[in-house]
Amino acid sequence: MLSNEITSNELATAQTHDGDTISGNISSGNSKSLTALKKTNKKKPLPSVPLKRPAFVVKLWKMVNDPSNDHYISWMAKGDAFQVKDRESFMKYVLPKYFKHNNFASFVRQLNMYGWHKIQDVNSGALVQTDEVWQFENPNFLKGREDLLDNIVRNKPARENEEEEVDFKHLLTQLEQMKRNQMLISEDLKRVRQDNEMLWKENFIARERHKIQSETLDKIMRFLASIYGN
Amino acid sequence: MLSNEITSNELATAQTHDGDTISGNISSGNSKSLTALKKTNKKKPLPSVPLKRPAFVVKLWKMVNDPSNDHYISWMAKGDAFQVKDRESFMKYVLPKYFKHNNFASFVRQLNMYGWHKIQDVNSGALVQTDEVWQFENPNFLKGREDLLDNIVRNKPARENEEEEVDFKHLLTQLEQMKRNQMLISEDLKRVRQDNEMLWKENFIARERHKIQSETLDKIMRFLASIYGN
DNA sequence: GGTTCTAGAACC
DNA sequence: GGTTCTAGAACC
Repeated sequence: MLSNEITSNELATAQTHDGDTISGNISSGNSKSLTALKKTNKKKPLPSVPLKRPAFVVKLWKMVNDPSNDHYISWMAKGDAFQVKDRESFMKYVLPKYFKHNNFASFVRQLNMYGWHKIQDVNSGALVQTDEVWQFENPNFLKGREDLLDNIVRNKPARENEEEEVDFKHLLTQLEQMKRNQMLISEDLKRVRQDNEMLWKENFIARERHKIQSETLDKIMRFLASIYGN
Repeated sequence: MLSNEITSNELATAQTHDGDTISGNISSGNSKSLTALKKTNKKKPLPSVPLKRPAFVVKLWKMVNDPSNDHYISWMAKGDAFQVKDRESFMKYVLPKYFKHNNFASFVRQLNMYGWHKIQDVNSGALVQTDEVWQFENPNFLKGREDLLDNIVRNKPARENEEEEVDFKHLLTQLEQMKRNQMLISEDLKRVRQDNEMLWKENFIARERHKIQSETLDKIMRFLASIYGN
């Protein structure tokens, strides 16, 4: 069925989805968000407006500064850290005065939650430390600098996953979109190819027809020339 | 430049990247691995062959069963858990005999690592427990059942992230590949369309040429007929 | 694999 | 937001 009736209408359908749609969906915007998917390491609390001080921070400040607690907990000489001198007594006599528990681990959990870090024991090499050392420091917890307490905030959960989830869904959406696009393009390509093949064949036929016509004309011209001479 | 010399070679180049490549890259295989990316919840240790017992488990077994430790740590009456009676003394006199430390938190960390769970204090309602209770149980740690120790294994890290990372990189690779593919297909489509347009124009010209030739032939035939009559 | 410090998460 | 139990991760 090599129809030689190829209408311009048929050719038009072959251009339904144009190339811009393709390149538009795989533009630079994507690769940027993709590299952003790499996990960020940690949170970095940027204190902005001085809000209400957390209860724990206030209690700890009072605890460390109260002279009556000096036997159990007190500032280090440099004033940049505090020390729990005898954990057992501290747990028994001090903790309950400020908190709803006497659990040292819970106390440490709160310290970590608000940015304190334990200071490594200098006797770190010894196998078993006979003298327990519990020192904690926080860049915003300095002797005599109550003002700095405003900078101490509770650590937010790191939740790198949430952003990742979002980006992940985004990725999936894009993939689906690209999939659909490839389908459409692929169909276009198929249709254009069919048109193309048909056109090529029609062209071949036209050329053949032209050749035959030309030969006929040639014969006629030669015939006429032989009759009328020149 | 409406060249009427369109060779079959030119048409062949328009079919370089064929449709199979497209559908192949977006086949069902991908969507399967995508759904597999949803996070799995937790690990489930399935003890199989009885391997060498972990040092910690053996040490704890000896510790709890040694009558000389009875004052510090011992089985509960039912034999399904053990109790640390006085944490402070336990830390000082028992822990160093078995481990390289006298840190109760480290001891608890190991317990958790090997599947022990703390038994909730019955006085859980009280605000501050004066009597510390530290009881731990493990389904495979029962009085007189040394054989069960073989079932106690160190908890594997949950690492859902590792697989996710792999799949994630895989995904990115695929996306990049699809991107390149779309580029190539898109170029193909463009080229085929140009060929198509050229062919269409050539066809138009051929048709015009044919028409003129036909008219010429018609005239000649009419001329000849007028001369030779019929 | 053990030890230590810190964080996650559930429950309050 | 506090408290508790458990897990992650780095370092040994």
